[in-house]
Amino acid sequence: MHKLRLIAPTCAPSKNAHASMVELLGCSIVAGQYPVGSSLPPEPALCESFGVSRTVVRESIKSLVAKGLLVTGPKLGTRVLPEDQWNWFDPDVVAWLSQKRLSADFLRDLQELRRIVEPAAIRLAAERATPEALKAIEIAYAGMKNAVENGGDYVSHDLRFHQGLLLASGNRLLVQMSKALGALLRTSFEISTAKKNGPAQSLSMHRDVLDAVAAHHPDRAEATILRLIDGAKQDIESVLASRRRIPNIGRPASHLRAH
Amino acid sequence: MHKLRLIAPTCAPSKNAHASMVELLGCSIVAGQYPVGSSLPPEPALCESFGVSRTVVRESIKSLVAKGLLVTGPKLGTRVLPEDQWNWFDPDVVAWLSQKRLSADFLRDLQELRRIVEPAAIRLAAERATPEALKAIEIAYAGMKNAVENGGDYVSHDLRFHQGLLLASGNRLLVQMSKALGALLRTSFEISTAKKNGPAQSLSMHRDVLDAVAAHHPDRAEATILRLIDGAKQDIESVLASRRRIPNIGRPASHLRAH
DNA sequence: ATCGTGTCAATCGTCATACGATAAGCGATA
DNA sequence: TATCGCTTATCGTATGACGATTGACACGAT
Repeated sequence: MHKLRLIAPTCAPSKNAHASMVELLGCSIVAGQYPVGSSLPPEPALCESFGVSRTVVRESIKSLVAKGLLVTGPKLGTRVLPEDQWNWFDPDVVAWLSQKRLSADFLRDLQELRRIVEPAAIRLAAERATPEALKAIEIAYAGMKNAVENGGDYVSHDLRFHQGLLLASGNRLLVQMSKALGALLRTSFEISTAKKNGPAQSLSMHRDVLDAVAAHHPDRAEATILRLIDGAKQDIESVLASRRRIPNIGRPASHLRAH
Repeated sequence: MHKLRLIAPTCAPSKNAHASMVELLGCSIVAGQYPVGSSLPPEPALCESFGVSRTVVRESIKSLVAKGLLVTGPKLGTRVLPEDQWNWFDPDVVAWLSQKRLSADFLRDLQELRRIVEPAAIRLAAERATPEALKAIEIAYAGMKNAVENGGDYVSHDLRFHQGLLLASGNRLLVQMSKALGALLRTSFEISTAKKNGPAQSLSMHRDVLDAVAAHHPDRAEATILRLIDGAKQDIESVLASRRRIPNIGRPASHLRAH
């Protein structure tokens, strides 16, 4: 009887064998454990090393194929596709990506995308935001404020704040994008708020953004969010500059379970 | 003896049973043939109706689960998830989406996204474009010009032109986005160039865009692409206005499903 | 009559085995 | 040296069986 061990390097196990294996393989591939262009071990080997049946192995691989990480073929094996073929807007892929240390280049790209999309989205939000959408953002803001004053999870509320703004833009594609990139943004926020007093300083700007949107002032909202984003950019760059050689910036709960 | 029929409504069959089934099921789901929240037939039923083994059925379903279209569970069945859970930036999902008639709402969202992303991307491209990237865009332009003068596939070259611009921006996330949305943009282009002389008119603007990027003039490039996009918007709206009754795509499921 | 509780059964999840299909690599041949 | 065909590793598909989960329903208690 097999007793699937499936102890991921840094990934949380899931309920069923399939989900666990997708998670583990996905993490490993994204982390570069299987070099791009190389082949994974043949199916029987994976079966044995994971202690699961071929069914599970194959269905897991199919899931990763669907996300653009792999191709399969007879005699071809199961090969890792080049990174530009991956579905970088797939929530799972993004989550796996976020678990490894993000490269400075990548953070720059993400920052650039934010600076393009968010200001425009804010303008739309300021024009269209419904009371309910504003309410949701207000709640997120309250959470941020509480986290600053009483301690707590600032980043989660921060993320909810920004996703609330995107939601308020009324554009489904923008909403989808913010959902897909959620995990990445979270990581980005974690880095940008790593500076002491970072949250406290950004809190008032968030207030200003929310007020401008609620008052239906697109210009003011846009100008404010730009200040906010550029501030985050500075923070990220300084953090990046300071971590010359320090490994592991990984997920939340950075203490505990290490090694 | 099964002899998989797999004749998709509008979808091209593929080489192997798995790919065919994913394609067919994906199309059907996106087209609303299985209402959101309802269950697909149980696996054995699907096996029989498609004439394939349970292996193929299950692996196909897993692929669609990976794209956010379905959830499965014991006694739960295989249910269609609400649309906002789909991976709208998955190339396959987008392709299936593009095969059915796009709703006016959706085209508006797409147009809005283009108007946000492309001008900003053009600015970056004008600053960073490498000679090779410019070359690729130049080739795409030549294809467009040839299509106008001698007849041919204008839209494909148009698409390549715009994706070339995104590529020249040097931002991997923007590139990914343009790849993911490729099929949608194509459909959009097909609509916006449906007007007579549409291509001929937009051709010169494309020339201007390319020149401005090559000359490293972000402002001029941005202004020109905005004229181009807004022109396309006008075209789309007029086409949309001329087709009065649009059989829905996005929101409510107006028809009951019988099987 | 309403509500909680437990059994039942539909359906997916997983395992095991067998064979067919494909194409990469290599050796034989001209 | 280049081409062709064969071998074989590996995935693709089919089949059958059993375990696991959970929604639904019947039943009894209050």
